[in-house]
Amino acid sequence: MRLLLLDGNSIVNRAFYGVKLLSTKDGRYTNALFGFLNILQKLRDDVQPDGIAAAFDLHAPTFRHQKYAEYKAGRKGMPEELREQMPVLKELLTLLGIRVVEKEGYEADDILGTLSDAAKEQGAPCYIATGDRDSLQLVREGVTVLLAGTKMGRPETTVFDVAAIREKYGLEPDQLIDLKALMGDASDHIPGVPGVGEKTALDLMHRFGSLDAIYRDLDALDIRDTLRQKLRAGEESARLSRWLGTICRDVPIERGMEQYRLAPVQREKLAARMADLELFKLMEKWGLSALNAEQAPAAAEEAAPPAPIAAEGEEALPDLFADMEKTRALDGVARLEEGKVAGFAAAFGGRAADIPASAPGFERLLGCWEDPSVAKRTEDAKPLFSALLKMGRTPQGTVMDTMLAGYLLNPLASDYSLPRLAQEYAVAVPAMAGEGGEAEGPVSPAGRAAMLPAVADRLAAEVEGQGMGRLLREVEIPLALVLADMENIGFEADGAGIAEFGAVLESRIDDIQRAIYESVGYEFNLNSPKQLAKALFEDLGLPAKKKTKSGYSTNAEVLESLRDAHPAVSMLLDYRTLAKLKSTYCDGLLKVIGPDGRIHSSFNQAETRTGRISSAEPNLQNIPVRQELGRELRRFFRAREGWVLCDADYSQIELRVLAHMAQDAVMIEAFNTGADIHRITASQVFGVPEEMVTPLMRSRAKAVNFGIVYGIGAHSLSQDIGVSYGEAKQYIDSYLAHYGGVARFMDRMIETAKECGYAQTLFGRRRPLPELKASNAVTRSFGERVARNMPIQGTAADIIKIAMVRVHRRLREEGLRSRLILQVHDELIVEAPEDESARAARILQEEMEAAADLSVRLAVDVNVGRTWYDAKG
DNA sequence: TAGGTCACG
DNA sequence: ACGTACGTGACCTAG
Repeated sequence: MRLLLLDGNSIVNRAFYGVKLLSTKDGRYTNALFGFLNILQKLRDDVQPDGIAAAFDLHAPTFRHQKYAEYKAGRKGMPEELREQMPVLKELLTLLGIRVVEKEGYEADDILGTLSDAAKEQGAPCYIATGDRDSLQLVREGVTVLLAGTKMGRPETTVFDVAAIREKYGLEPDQLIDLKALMGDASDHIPGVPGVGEKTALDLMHRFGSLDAIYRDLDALDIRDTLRQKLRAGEESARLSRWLGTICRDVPIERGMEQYRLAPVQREKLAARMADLELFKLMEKWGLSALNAEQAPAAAEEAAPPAPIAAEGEEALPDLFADMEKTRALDGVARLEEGKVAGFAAAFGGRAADIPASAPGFERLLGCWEDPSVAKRTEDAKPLFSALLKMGRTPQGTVMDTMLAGYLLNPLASDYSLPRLAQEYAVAVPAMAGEGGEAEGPVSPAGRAAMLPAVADRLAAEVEGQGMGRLLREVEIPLALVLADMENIGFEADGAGIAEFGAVLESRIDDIQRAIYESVGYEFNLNSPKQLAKALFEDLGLPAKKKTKSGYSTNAEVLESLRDAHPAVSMLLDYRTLAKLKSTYCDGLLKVIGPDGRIHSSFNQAETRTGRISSAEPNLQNIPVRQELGRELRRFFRAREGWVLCDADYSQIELRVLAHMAQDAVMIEAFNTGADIHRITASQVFGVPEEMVTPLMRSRAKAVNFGIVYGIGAHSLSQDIGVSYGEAKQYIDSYLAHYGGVARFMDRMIETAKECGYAQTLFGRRRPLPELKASNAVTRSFGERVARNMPIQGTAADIIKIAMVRVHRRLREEGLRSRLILQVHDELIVEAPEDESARAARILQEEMEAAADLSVRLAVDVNVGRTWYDAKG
């Protein structure tokens, strides 16, 4: 009989932290259950056991605590989100026919030790699955440990038998007890020998073999005297550590193997319980039908998966076209190579065919994308749009994009590929014959096409059901075409100018670097925060202000506060500024100027949690502007010869959105009188007439305005503007007293987010907020700040997206050559032929202001210039 | 790969 | 006692 022993606590912890927090519709967490059962499935496949025992710790103190009170002291208990899953897990294991073993006064380890010992006696091969290295001491002939670990971010199991332990440690398994006794284990509060670490401990064990051998005649050992002293002083501690670290093998539990033989699975009860927990994917894997279940809430969705289908090739084209004539619809995914269409895998009538671009008839297939009478559905439209535009083809007709639908449904996910979406939404899809079909591993274009119809149907229904249909159809999908166009067009850059600017920076950097070395007294790597911290806080003795995870912080805030403490500090601040400009902007941008002299950034439409787009390779949304020197870089971003840039930006869009969403009469009035919002706020908060507002008052009010949008806390505000906590609190209180609508709005946002489980924008975009249910107070307050901020930031993002679609459409409709080339969250840039600039500027302003009808005007400023520098007011 | 830092809205 | 404003991406070092 083969026995599999599960270290329940260590596996459930891995499962909990390895699987993102899942919960049922009514808010019961299930991620640890899902993760545990998946791991269990894999172990059963690998080991093929006849019997399984799952060992768990009980909460009660163990025999170890009775002797050594500090044992595992201060260890955090499990978070509530995990704790609530434990009884359910044990229940499921029992329904699966697996014995759950717990014993008061002992840890799971001891149960594993005892059962592996019993298995050995009875000649049963035994496998111990754990995430904890301590169990390695249990390895022997016939007892194997399967250690779950992580390598390069991927879960990986390492098999440890006696030979593997000899190879890795050069020791026998039972010597590992003494090894730990010497080196200790901080996380278990096992002290070991103070001053002896892993290297020394290993060396001692290799040379002398055991703790007893070391202490038998310590004076005679050939070791350094300092080490001898440490060992002598630590003897008692080492012996205690050995006792604590030795896994017990005689826990009073059943030792007969038959006791642990797998019992029959209680299929009906199990199916009912799993359906209740919404673990549909696993049920499908295990062939459990919800129909058998006592309650079957989602039985209809859980039909058996369709049979696998075989991928066809271009010979299927006639059938595909015949089908399209009937349906006026095309489902499929493009195969792109270096931005060019190399093929198209289409799904039709339950079949899937991958058509190479060389096929006769491919032209007609591409033509469908320009045909407004054909409805298209695909996995990710933007790259295909981009390729089509490069070929001079303009996509037309309705398009469904599963990636964008998936993003709207959950902007917190990181993968919106069809296989992942099929899994996430438990959509039964046909696998491609010969392919895995699961989310693991790449799925061929034909395989993905085969999944498309069912996934697209399901997501479309879900998006509509959640009230985001218009957002998807009228904003996100049309925007994909706009972004493809922007990426293709790019932004002209003056490479020679950037290089020259870089050379100037470089020589200044060299000078400063030399001066810093001189001032500090030696040379070191200025880019290394670690070396820099040593220089400043150890060698120069400056006072350290703030700590990071790994040492003392050297960030600009800290350096600024030390400016007068040493001449090197202000030079360092300059160095940092210049080095950033040189490496990120000069060198970085030069690397990405295309052969056409233009920079083609990529705009990611499914990245941010709030609905903003992001820009990468290069990021054109963070080109310097706040400081004059950095701002100079914008002179190298220019319109092509004979053209100009029209730069339009929303004035205070987030505060205007706030005024509208909160329906705050005072703030709405403030915007409608058209004056300076920060000045008005200052006058409100400080209780002085507007004319009496000083620059300091205005700047503090501005910080409060920002802070409110971010979900503010008095502490952070006080940090930001350098006033006491009490004073900051007073500002906020006063602010909320004057803007009562805002105060009520903020409370309402948190309340509704708690009720719904998500925050949402004016246009219905959602962000799930599992943080609001966290047991950890820090996590929970984060959730509350996000609940206040996301509706504002997200609504502003929705508005500018709408504006982009409108501007793009209108420029085309009016037959202009002007084109959108960049978006920076509240700013749009159009490149226009000189003679079109006035019209383009006007279109920008009109369409941006008309993008949403709020209780306050959406004010837009437009400037025109040859370069980005000149066009930025 | 993770952490620190810093550029933007 | 802890950690402290929301959202991004790039570069550098260190293990």
